[in-house]
Amino acid sequence: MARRPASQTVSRRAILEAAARVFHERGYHGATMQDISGAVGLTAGSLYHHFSGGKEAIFLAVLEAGLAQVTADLKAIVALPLPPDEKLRRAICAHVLSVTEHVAVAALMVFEMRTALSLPEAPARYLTARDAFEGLYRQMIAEGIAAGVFRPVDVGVFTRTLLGAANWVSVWYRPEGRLTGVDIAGQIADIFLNALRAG
Amino acid sequence: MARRPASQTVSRRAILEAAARVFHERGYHGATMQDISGAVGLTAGSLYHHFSGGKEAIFLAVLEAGLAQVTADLKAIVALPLPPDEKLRRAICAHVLSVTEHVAVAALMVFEMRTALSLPEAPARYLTARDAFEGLYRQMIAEGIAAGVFRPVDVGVFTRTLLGAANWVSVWYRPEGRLTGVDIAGQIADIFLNALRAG
DNA sequence: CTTATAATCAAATCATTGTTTGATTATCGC
DNA sequence: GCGATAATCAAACAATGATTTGATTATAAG
Repeated sequence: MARRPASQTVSRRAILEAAARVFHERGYHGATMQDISGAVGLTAGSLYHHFSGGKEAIFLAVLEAGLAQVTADLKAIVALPLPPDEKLRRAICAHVLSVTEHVAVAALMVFEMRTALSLPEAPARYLTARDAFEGLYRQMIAEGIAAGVFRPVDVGVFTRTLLGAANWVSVWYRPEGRLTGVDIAGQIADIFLNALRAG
Repeated sequence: MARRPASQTVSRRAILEAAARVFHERGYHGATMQDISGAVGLTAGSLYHHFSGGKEAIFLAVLEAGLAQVTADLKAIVALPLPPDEKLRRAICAHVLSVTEHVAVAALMVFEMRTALSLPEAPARYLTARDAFEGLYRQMIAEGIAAGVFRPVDVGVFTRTLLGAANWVSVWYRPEGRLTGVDIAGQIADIFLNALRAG
């Protein structure tokens, strides 16, 4: 057997999507190249045609894509000229929504962050990006406190509490469940804005 | 080489502690028997003397211990005759504190839950225990709402938001950091009680 | 059409790693 | 002290799984 008809060949893109699912289900070490290749109807060896760097390269490519996805929106929102509470609300909604819309990748960035960082090829880029992400939230919260719109809280603890809650959505969200991503995003935003109400 | 002097033999207990650390750092699949045995100064084969069930048995034993640790306190608190807000505050504090005091195990129960459940020997016990745990929180929150002490929120979303935040502490807490476990626990409790304030 | 290239496969390779085995020695109860 | 047992090791074993290789065929370009 050899090259398939054009209609049946698989794209780099398709491989990354399948890989995200597989890595999500089994974890990086738990996922085999066969799992991934099988998910797109290839043999393990064929993956090397698309990603000569092998398993590690595929994994990093998945994360790379996810990272871009998630940070893009947030940066735009932070730059907006809005009152702190409105800005934070939008940020949280966008963040949570993005998690519900890309559960597999979002979960990977949470659960396999450690793995990613311990990989030989792991670019410090990930750490930097994560810190930058957290920094954006810190900034919004600090601004709100300074403006007297938010009650004074420990910015570090609050930010991480918020991030933990948002990330955790990737664990329990079910597309077929009672609540839509928008519902969930709105409610989580409510919770944290309420938590910051002064007085 | 063979049996070491009594002072140098390792206990089952020590193995479990080392294993928790190693599993935490590398993940279940990423951790090798050598990693674990090395951490207590044994060879891989020697572990089978203490745990004939091998890697899987060690992993489950670690989780088992953790599960007991964490649930014990919470149950006691829920049974206490206290006003809903006070009860919830204590529960959150106890929970977060327990996370900071057993980071490795806490993180394992979070990050390797999926692995645990996919293991052949995985007792449904874990799912049950986790649901029971979540149930206790749900109950406290529902009671508070019914009593008019808490504003009405979606109990499901709120509970998971809270759990996510608390679990996440295992990711960022550093014993040598600026804040003690007690500090963090108190602040997180504040955040969520504030979020529930009526009016 | 012809030919170069892209996409694939089957099978071999090679390393890693969980597990087993048999030997060796300290310790403990008698 | 002596034998039984516990704790350990080194080395062998077996399985798994990532990666490589060489062959095979569809497609696209000329």
